[in-house]
Amino acid sequence: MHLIVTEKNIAARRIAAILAPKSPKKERVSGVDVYRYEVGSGESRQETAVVGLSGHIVGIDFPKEYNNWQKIDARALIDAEITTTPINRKIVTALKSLGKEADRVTIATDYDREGELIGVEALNIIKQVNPKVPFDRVRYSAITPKAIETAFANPTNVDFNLADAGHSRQVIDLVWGAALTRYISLAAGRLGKMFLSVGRVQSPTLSLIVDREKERNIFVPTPYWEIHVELEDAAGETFSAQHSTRRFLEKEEASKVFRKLGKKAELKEIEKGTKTDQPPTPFNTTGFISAANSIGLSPVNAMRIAESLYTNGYISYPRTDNTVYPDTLDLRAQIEIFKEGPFREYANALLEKPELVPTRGKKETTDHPPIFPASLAKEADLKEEEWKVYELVVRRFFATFAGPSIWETMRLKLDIEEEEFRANGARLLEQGWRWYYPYNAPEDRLLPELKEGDLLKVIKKEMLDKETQPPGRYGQGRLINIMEDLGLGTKATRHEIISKLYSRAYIHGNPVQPTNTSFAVMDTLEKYSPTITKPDMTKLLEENMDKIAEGKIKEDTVLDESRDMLKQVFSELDKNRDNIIESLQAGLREDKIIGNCSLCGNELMIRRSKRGSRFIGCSNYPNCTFSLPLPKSGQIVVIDKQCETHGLHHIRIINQGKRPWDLGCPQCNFIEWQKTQQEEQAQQPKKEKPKFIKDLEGVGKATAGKLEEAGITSVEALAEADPVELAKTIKISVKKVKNWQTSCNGAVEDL
DNA sequence: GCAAGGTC
Repeated sequence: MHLIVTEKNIAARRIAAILAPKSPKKERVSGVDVYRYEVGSGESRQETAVVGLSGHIVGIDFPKEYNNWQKIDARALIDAEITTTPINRKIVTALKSLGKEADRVTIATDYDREGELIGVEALNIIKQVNPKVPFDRVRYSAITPKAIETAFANPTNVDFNLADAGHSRQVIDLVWGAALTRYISLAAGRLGKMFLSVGRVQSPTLSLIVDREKERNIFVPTPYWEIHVELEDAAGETFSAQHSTRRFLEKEEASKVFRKLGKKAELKEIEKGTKTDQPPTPFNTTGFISAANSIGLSPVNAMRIAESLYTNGYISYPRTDNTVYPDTLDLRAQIEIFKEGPFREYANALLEKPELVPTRGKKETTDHPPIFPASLAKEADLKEEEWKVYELVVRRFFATFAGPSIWETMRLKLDIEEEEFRANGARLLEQGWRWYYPYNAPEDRLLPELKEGDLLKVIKKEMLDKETQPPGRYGQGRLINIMEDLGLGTKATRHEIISKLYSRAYIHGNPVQPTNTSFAVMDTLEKYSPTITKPDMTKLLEENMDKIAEGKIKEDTVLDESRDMLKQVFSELDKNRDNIIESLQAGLREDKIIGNCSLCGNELMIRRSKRGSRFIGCSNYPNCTFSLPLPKSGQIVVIDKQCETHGLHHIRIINQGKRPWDLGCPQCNFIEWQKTQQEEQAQQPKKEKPKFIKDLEGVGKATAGKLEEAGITSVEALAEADPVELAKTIKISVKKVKNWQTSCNGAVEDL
C-alpha cells in the first residue's frame, strides 16, 4: 500500500479526490479519516491510502520532574533533557497501523519549513513500526488538479536539514522561553495563573508597545495655530482654503496675518492634474487581517471567521504568506463561479476583459496561494460577520484584476492681502478597482469651476488653536503589520501572540496600552537579557536555521551556542537578583493602586485575604478597614480612566477566551450591587410564616404523621425542637429538619 | 503552570 501523509485532513481529502480514478472510500482508522483508492489494474495495481495530520502531532517539553517551579531553579532548564511526546495520540496510532501496511510512504505536508518538520515527525513514527519502508516527498503550492498531478509525478527527497532547522527553533524557543518565564515569575513572586511570560516573539512585541507608551509619556505638545477661510465664488458656491503656512508656531505671527485679512481673495494659480491609485495586491494573512481590522473586526475574530469559512469550503486556506497567485490556479474559473449570485455584476464585468492580469504583491512563497473565494455562498447561509468577511475576500479578489482608480486633482493658490492661501480638490474620474472594493474609500473634495484671476468673497475667517499630538498607540492591525515587517511570529501566530499579551494582562484596550507590570518586566529584560526583547533574536535564529537547512552547520552546534548565550544571560541575572526583585515588585505594585481611600486618604490597593480571595483594601490597615469586593476569577487590570465621583481608577476583568468585562469604578460597582440586592429583596414577596405543619415544604401526610408521633403538632413546637434528636427519631436528615425550622421562624428576612 | 509553531 502506498501511504500519503498530508498536514491536515482537508488536504488529504482533496488530494485523494484528485488522484483517485474513482471517488475514494472514506474509512476511519482509530478515529482518523483515511481516504483509500486504487490505481492501475492487474500486476500494476496499487492501493493507496491518504491520511491527514493535524499540524504537529508530537511536541517537545522537559521531563515532568522539572515541572515544580519552586523546587527546580530556572537555570536548570537550560541543560535539561528534552523529550518528544505525542500531542495527538489518535493520529499517532492511526499512523502506526497504516505504516505497518505501507510499502511506500509519500510525505505531502505543506511546502514550508514547519511542513518539512511535521513530515519528518510523521515519518519517524512510521519508521518505528516499519523501519525499512522507502519514502519520498512531494511539494505543491496549491491543491488544484494540475498542481497535484505534477507534484506527484515528480516526487523528490525529504529535506532532513530543513526539518532540523525547524527543530532547532522549537528547542531554542522552549529553552529560552521556559527558563526566562520561570526566572521572572519567581523573582516577581507571581506564580500560578499569574505568571509573567517571556518569549522570543511575545517579548519584542510587548517591547514595541511599551516603547510607544514611553514616547507618549515623554511627549511635550507644542502649540501651533492655523488660519482657514471660507470663500464664495460669483455663482455663490463655497469652499475652504488654508494659509500656506500650515502651522504658525508663534501666536503673534498668526494674529498679525489674521488681522490683515480682508473681504476679497484673488485666484492666482490653478494646477490641474490626475492621480492614479493602483489596485490592491492579493490577500495574504497579514493583508487580510489588517483589511478586516479596518472594517471593525479584531485580528483574532477575523481569523476565527476565516477559519470557519475555509472549513466550509467558501474561501481558500487563510494562513498564507503568499501575495502572488500561482500559475497552477485557474483564475478565470474562480471568477466564473460568481457569474450568478450577488456578485454577478462584478464577475461579468471582469470576464468581459480580454485578458485577466492580476496584481502581484511583494511576497511570493510556496506555502499556499493567496486567500481567494473558493465557492459561491448565499448571504442567508452565513452569519452576519461571516458574510462581511466573505464579501471582503470576494471583493478583494476581484479588485486584484481591476484597473486603477483615477482622480482629477486641482490645486488652487489664492491671494488675500498678499497672504498666500491654498485649496486642494479631488474628484474621482474613474472608479476602477474601487468599484469592486469600496472599503475605506476617500471622498471627493469638490472645488467649484474657477479660472485664474477670479475674485472671491471671503465669507468667514478663523484662527485655530492647536497642539502637536503624541504618536498614537498601536491598533491591533497595525501591530500585526509591524510584526510581519520585523519578522516576528508567523501568519498563523501573530494574532495569537497579541491575544496572549491581552490574556496575560500585559496589555489592555484598543488601541493597545501596556500595564505598569509590562514596564517593569521590559525594564528588567532590557537591562539583563536584551536579546529576548529584540527582533534580532529572531533574525539570528532565521540565519542559523538557513545555515542548518543548507547543511553548512549542524543543529547541535547552533543549540550549543544558543544555550551558552542563555547561560551568560543567567549569570547577569543572578548577579543582579536583588535589584531585579526590587524593581519588578515596585512595578507590579503600581498596577495594584486603585486610588485614595475616601475614609483616610491613604492608598487603596488590590490585596489578597488569608484565604486567597481578592479585595480592595486600604494600605492603612488595620487602622483603616475600608474595603471593596472584587470578582473571584479573571485577571484584574487597573486602567487609566478614573471615576468622577470617587476618583478611583476603573477596573477591567480579563477572562481567557472571553470578552474583557469593564467593571468600571469599583466603588460605584459595589454601590450598584448593594442597590440591586435591596431591590431584589424588596421584590421578593415575604414568605408567610407557615401556620400548620402540613403547610411546610416537603411535608406530606406520612411525614406529618411521623412528626405527630414524635409529639410535634405545631410549627412552634417544631421550631423549638432539638434538630439532631428529632432527625434521629423520625429518620430524616438533620439538614431537612433545620430547613423546616428556619422557615418556621420566617427566617427569610434574617438571611 | 512555562515558548512558538502547526491545526480545529
